[in-house]
Amino acid sequence: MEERRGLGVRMGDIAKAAGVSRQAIYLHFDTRTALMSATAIYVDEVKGLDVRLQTVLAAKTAVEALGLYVEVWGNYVPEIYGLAKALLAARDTDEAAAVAWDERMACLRDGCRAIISGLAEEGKLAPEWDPADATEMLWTMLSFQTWEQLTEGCEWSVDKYVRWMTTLVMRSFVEDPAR
Amino acid sequence: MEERRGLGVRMGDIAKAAGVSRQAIYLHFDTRTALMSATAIYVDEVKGLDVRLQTVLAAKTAVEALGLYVEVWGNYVPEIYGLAKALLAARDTDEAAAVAWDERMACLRDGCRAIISGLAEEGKLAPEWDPADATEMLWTMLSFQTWEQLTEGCEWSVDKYVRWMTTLVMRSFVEDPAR
DNA sequence: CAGTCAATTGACACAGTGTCAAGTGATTCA
DNA sequence: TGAATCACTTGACACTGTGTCAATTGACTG
Repeated sequence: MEERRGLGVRMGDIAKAAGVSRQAIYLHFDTRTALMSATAIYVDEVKGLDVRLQTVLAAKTAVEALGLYVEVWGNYVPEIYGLAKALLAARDTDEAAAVAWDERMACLRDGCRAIISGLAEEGKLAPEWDPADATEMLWTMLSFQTWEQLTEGCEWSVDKYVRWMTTLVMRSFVEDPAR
Repeated sequence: MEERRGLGVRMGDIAKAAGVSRQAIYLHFDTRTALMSATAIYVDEVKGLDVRLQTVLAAKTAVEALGLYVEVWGNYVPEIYGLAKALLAARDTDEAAAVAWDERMACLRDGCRAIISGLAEEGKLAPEWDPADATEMLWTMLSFQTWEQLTEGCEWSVDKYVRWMTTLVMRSFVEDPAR
């Protein structure tokens, strides 16, 4: 998946790479989507995204947490790009893939909610925003699709992504940040 | 395409809807992608996106133009959603679809560039930003994918999208806007 | 009346997913 | 020792959707 950037990976290719027959896969996973979904759960667990994001939320201030959050997420995406891309492609036409995708993205959303709440509590949330709407907007800013558009579409490096995305969210959500 | 939100529309379905045989379509368009690409060009022309966006750029100030731009674009997307979705889905696996998509998005990018330039000239561009990078970031904020994530994923109305997207880009790119 | 042209019909090749049935070889258990 | 079990293999096949091909039709044109 990572080698092929998530596209054009057939069941036969996966079987070959795993050194088993194509049918052997179907003995363990009902469908291609079930395999991807299980793999996504496994990968997130192994890579420990939850832990990484949790760690960030423990920062002294919500503003600091926000900056670290963008950095951690921006650097995490390349590690899962191929699988994420494949799952996202399947999402449109496959209900199970949609569910798997939404579940994967839920922890990101939770982190966004925590940060926005933190900002609000510290009186740092820009006054225009309602916390619920700000959460959804921040979550959208940090979506895989936005990451992809900037890095693939605009050919930005991850560092550049982190730098400008941080600038964007700081200006958007933080009232009078330490500039 | 609009009825089905761009998904699960087969050549046979299109033929039936057009009241011709499936093969008749292939007499006019080489591939499914060629048909979608031609349709996209036709639709943009008929709907006059270019004109709408141009009109907006004539606003008195760049800040005003930015607000109108978000409004025009946000309200335009629902008119082309299905076709855009279909073209986007084909983009991953079809080079011709990728080209068609990129061409469609170019005019949006041009508008973003004009607005950011305008802001810079008026001394209103937030000092953190470089104009080229700000253009790409604004273009990404206004991408179809972001629109979709907010309206489908977060179930925002178009009005809500316009409202909060305006808030976001004003805070992000405009230095000291008339708040 | 012949030629042309757009379209129709129906068959087919191809790719990829998922199913099915029969067979194999190693391990386990009585 | 021999039967049962288990994970896996092999090869065939159904199904869907795209794109191709050949033969045919029917209307308009000169």
